[in-house]
Amino acid sequence: MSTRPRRPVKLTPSPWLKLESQLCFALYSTSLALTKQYKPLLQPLGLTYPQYLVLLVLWEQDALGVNDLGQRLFLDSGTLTPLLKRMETAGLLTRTRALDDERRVIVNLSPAGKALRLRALPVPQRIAQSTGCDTEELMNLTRRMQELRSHLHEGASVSAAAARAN
Amino acid sequence: MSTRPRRPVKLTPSPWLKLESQLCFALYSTSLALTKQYKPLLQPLGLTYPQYLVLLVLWEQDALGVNDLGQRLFLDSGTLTPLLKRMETAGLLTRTRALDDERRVIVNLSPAGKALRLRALPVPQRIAQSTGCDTEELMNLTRRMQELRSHLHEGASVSAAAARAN
DNA sequence: GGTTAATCAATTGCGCACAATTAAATGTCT
DNA sequence: AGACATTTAATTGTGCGCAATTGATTAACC
Repeated sequence: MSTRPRRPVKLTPSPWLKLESQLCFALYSTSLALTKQYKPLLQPLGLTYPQYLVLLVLWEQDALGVNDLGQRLFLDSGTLTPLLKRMETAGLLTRTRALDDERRVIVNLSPAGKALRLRALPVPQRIAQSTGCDTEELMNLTRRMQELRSHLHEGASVSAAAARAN
Repeated sequence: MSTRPRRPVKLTPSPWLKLESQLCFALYSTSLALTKQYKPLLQPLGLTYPQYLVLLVLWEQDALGVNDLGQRLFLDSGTLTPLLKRMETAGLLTRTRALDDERRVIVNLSPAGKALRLRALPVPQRIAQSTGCDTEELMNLTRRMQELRSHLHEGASVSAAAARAN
């Protein structure tokens, strides 16, 4: 039962390399498409989607450090620092060094940043509507994504710990 | 049955604004986490994830125009042109004007680009492994994402057509 | 045939993401 | 107290993603 040496195949048929069948591409392209749905809703508020995410966090809990924000959003200071500076310039928040620990920078919502919450209230429902999914499916998909994300971060931190141990 | 004027609520409790419960954030952060998983696998090949996607398409069908690539990847020329130039510089492909229609630019794999396919073969299975999902769940999630993506693009094209009709 | 419209890639400008590095402040040892 | 490690935000540089525009080519129309 050996493979036939003549009439050699030019291409190893690998269904794994098919773009269509890949979860990661589906996730990647769907995430981009979903972010685009936010644009017409956030543009009138002068927000980008990542900036909107920062506000979602701060509306839940104000006066967080850059690191606290980063842990909730899975972003680092390289992304957040310039983003927060733009939002500070826009008058949505303030960035002040913590008195007790001058390494930390505390982000506080300005009155304008707090006021924006009201205008952002209808956004989530309009997005949910544009997905065409019912509430149950939305919750279901969200939970699966969170589980997958946890699993990926878990694996990443394991290999990071392994690298740290030389 | 009027709302009570005294003891006013400071914050309208809106569960919709909770970051944790939002599908879009789950999708966004999980997509970023998943792309990060590719990095150690693609770095030895000298590829970024979007560049890898371009190769996935060209390995299936070579000699595509920029637009054809864009339709399959849901990206436009503003993203693809500089990306393809980098890949051309890296010697993975060539970009030549079509003879019969000089507006079109045809992308062809170079021998090096074709050869890279072999080294990329183990990538999808290693990624699938790092998700911790079994094959059935992977296919299930992929299909759901594709449906959601279709629905979003559909809605977008409808509103674009409405805008075009003034 | 000549004008107008449509198509296509490229360009410009902006805002993320992120790896890698830097610099300052704080903690932790002895 | 002083040397060293850790924590924290900022900085630098690269590569997307995308809206908007440009310029060139082709198609469509009368």
